[in-house]
Amino acid sequence: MPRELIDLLWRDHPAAPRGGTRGPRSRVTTGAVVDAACTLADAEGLAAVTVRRLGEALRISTMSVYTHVNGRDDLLVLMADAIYAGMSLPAHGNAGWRTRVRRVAEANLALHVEHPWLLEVDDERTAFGPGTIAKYDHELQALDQLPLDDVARDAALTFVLDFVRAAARARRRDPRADEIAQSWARWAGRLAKYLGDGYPLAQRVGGAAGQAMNAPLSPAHAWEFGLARVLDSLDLAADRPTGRPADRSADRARKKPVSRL
Amino acid sequence: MPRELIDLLWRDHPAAPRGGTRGPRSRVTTGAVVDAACTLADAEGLAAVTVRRLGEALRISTMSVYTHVNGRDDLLVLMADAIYAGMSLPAHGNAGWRTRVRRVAEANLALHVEHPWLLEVDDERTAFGPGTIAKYDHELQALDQLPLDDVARDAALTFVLDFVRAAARARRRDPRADEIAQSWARWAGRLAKYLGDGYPLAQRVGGAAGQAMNAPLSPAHAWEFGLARVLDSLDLAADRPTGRPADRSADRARKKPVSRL
DNA sequence: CATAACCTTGTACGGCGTACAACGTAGGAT
DNA sequence: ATCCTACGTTGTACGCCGTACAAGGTTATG
Repeated sequence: MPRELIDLLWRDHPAAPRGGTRGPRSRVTTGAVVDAACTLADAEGLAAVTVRRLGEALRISTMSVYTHVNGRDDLLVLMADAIYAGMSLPAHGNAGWRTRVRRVAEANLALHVEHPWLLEVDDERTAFGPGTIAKYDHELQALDQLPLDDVARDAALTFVLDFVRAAARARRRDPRADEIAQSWARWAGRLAKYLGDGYPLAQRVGGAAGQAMNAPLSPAHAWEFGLARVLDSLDLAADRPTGRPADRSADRARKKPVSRL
Repeated sequence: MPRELIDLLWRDHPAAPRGGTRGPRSRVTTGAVVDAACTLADAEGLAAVTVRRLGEALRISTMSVYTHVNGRDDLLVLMADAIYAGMSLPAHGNAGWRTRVRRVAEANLALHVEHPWLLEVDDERTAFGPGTIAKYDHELQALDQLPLDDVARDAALTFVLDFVRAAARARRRDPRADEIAQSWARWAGRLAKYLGDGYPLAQRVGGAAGQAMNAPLSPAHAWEFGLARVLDSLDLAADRPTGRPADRSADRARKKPVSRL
């Protein structure tokens, strides 16, 4: 399989190199391989996406998978781009930027809830895929009305999407949750002994029983809190066209975000 | 090795169960195992931390590692907590909250730059470790002066630290960078063909040659932009003492009953 | 019809985490 | 002083993983 990742990503584009017509047709398309991998990942997590299991799901020998994909790393990139390509990118219409950004954030959260394994795919080359680029273009448009230069606009979008990723990570249900809960039942007493009177602030603010401390007490609340912070802060950034922090404290009360939603 | 993770995490605490005195002393301490693992991870990445290589580094048989650690999963938790425990947590003194939060953010960024593998350790049980709890307590204090209730304070800290994690992830140098650069040299022309006149916004704002598109054009700029946004937005949150967005009251009543530690 | 290009497949290699059992070693009980 | 028992150490082995490689089958092209 000599086709390069860039060509695999753009395999549906008219200019993409079609394979020669010689030899038998492959019994499965590259797209089908990627789709099957995504289905597998949705159902059982990314760890279940092994070349062997993928071949099994496709009724194909293990090594035949390599006819369509150069290796597992490339497969993950194709999977991620396929998911992005599948997003609906509704026109922003005449909605204000606040609404636009909120919708972008909510769409991305939904995406990560539906495909939690996306959080584990961390390959820069995903950025070259058609789905990823279309998504990027669409989401940049959400910031059209903000007076940000290109670099700041990119930074702003990164800021929003990184927040969403973190929120999605906090929200996702750990498949080992039951097991951890059992451990916690055994550990609670001992941890209390260890802590004693120390770290009172952490103990007061920190975890409810059975819940990890650094997991937000309520993911839903953390989402609302964080999203409100993100939107408010972009409001302020709009006051400073370069996107750079101004000397604050002076003009703090001067301006507050007014355009709610 | 029947000692549970919670006891391993707190192994230096006076109340921690000491192993019986029978039998030969182990030739290596648990702390040494964890330290060696961290050194290995710093030098060659988390993937290099295998039980076999760890034993080799400690001049111990592979299986002897399991004398000190129940498995690789537990080891990662111990590693992360050890790094957190090693952070210096300087008193906040009489610095304002903005300075405090900035220092917290910078300290965490430095931590992730020094130990990039921390980003790959994602185990809720880390939260039960002494280093993690001490860090949590210290960082909560940075928000002392802000009029946030406990839940909002936790959300605010999560908000800050999640931003830092994302920035650190963007900043870290991909070990395959050279390889990707080579690919890019081969791909640039083809990608231009595929893109054509499409996605003009993405093409203008997006990547400079050889750079992944969703990587911030300048990590340094993204850091300053984001940190300024975070600080500004906390300023606004302080104006609304509950830390809750003013206008969306719908689904907020659902707050979990918490039994504090 | 021969050839070259292509797909498919089985085998095999070197890695991984770790279960298990055999063995050695030292303190506590007698 | 001796036995017992708890514990540390170790080698082997199992079932996974990704994938290199080569042999064989299948098809359009010369």
